[in-house]
Amino acid sequence: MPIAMSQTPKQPADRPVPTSADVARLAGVSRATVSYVLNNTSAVRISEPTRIKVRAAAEELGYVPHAAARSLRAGHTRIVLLPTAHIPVGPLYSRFFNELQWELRRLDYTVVQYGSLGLGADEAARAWAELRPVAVVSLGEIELTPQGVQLLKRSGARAVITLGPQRVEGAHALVMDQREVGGSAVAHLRERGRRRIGVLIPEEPGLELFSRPRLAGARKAVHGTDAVVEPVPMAYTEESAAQLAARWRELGLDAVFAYNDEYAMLLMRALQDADIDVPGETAVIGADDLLLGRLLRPRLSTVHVEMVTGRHLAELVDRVVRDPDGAPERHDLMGARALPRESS
Amino acid sequence: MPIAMSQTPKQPADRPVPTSADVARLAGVSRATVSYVLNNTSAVRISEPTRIKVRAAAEELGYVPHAAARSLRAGHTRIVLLPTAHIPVGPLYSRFFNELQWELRRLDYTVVQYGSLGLGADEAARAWAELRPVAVVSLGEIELTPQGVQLLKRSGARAVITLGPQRVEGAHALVMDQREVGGSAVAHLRERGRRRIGVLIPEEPGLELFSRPRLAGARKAVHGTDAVVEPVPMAYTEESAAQLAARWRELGLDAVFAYNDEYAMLLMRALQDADIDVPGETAVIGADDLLLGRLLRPRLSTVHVEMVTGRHLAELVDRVVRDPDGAPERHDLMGARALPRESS
DNA sequence: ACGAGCAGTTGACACGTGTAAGCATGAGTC
DNA sequence: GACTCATGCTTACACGTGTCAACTGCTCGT
Repeated sequence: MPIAMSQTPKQPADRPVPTSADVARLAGVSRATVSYVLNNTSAVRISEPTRIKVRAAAEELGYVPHAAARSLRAGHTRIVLLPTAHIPVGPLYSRFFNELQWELRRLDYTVVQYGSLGLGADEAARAWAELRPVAVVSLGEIELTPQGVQLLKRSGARAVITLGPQRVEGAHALVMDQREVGGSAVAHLRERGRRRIGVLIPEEPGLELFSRPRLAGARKAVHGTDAVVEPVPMAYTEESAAQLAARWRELGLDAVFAYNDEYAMLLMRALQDADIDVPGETAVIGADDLLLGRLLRPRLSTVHVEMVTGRHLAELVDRVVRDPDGAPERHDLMGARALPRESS
Repeated sequence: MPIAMSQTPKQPADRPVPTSADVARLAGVSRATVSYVLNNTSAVRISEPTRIKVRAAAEELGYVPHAAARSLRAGHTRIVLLPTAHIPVGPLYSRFFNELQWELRRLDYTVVQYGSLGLGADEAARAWAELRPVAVVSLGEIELTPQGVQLLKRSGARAVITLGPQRVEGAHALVMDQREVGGSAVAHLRERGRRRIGVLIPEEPGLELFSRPRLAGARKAVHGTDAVVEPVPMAYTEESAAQLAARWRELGLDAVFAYNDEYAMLLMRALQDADIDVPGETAVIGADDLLLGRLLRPRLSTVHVEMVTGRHLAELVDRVVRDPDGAPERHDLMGARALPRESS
């Protein structure tokens, strides 16, 4: 036996991918017939024997339609553009986006993630428009302008949906009001009798998108009362937490809303290591209701964030795509409620 | 003053998106010239005044090229297909994929995430091939067959890269050998004198992709010794952890490799709540080296997983796309080393 | 004065697909 | 036998782009 040649089982690998014309030739019919058969076009009647011939030919050649040609001809796509967040967004959002993609896929859309890497808002909108997406769902990291929305719509987008806190002219807005998170947390702390309340601001870049409105909500919650809110920067490292804990007493705070559960856990441990009693001396509350928060002692209080499900949003996208001129429903994406445990 | 009409600042929104022909008409030149100018084609010389006219016309109309038409004509795309993981993959991988996308974007690729929702391997390959991607990077959730790889290559993919533990004929394989993780963990526990070692298996569906090879590695590490390995199923909930802890002593284990840090934290807390001393009675080790693992007491031992960076992988993709027939470099994506802290 | 050469521009084709409109065939009806 | 009429299929065009080859003026060298 000579050395086995198992690399190229059937086809010379450099052979170009077959087109519907090749299928037609092999089946002995016209290209149109091939198209009708493979798309099950109901308006045209094709006999069963022909259908079988065509399908067999397609199978034999390993025919795969060309998506670009198809959507060029069709004049539209099933692409849903999902501008990528390049920020280290928490597990809650990761899961949300995963589910969203999944559900869109179920509805037969093609999900395209498109980072926009330091582009301006209008440049980004332009880059997006090149793909002629039928829908754009923007987290709000890029703040679309009304012109951008209009450009997208003119280029075929039937749904442009922003998830951010701000409303953009022409786009469906799904208000994701981070302020409520800060508001609920601080309102809870106030009820517990706390007066000097710190609000942890992550130093990691990109998170301002969330931390700023959360701080704003916190401020609003003490407005007109005798309580005060103090922003406190901290990075997501043990060192940073330890440094903050070391000078904690100078700050004179009796409570802190720690952005989210991960930062809260980190800070709480650092405070304990610096002999600051939680919640006796300082109350701590996080956000996102992570399972891990219940493992520390005292159990971490948190703000439970009720997010719209990915399926829900996917269905909204689909609805708007089908009927772009329907009543512009306004949705509040988030509900937030404090979930007191033991650390506050 | 009548009521202000601010909705449609300039254009009747239903006007179709302009094509290069429209730009040509407005600039008073031919369509070819427009293409040459906007693409900066260096082989053809166009006078400066004409360039300016064309650019002005394009700007005025808000011209955006049609990506599908462009790639149809070009015969290839810059699409990198990233089959979506629909499994609840940990923060380590989330970050990795984020970075990968980001870096691919920098290299001017269009990243398309394409879930393949319960399709078979060959069906999935077919669906992917429709997009004519220039590269496919597959996590290995869908196990590509050699036929699938060949189909993708014939349809224009210059790089097909699998990240899974298995090697696929025809594809570049980047071996992500999860077995090392289990191996390192168990080897460490054995050094510490542990003999009856549990290996936690998450009950969450989809994670077998990781847990199975980790278990295999653990088994290999005790092979030929007097130590034994015992799989232990658990779900990521407090109840499941508590139930497991309640019958822990029946299992007669003196150590456990808990899949990853999150499961490890959950289990360790449950064991402590059931008055089982860690590490005295049972040693616990996780994996992924999460920051949060250092917050519990005792501090959680872990396996630090050294992953290739997203940038690194992106550059590999680019290299293979440029030179598909280059030496088929073999990469080991992961290094794993035990990081003993206090729980083992 | 006349061909050669060059800069600047254009006409025409190809990429792969979907579909409207038209053509051939044969069966049925008057 | 001429007419509808349904059936089954094909011919022909359009979608928007990139690019080759050809064409037009113009300048230059002799």
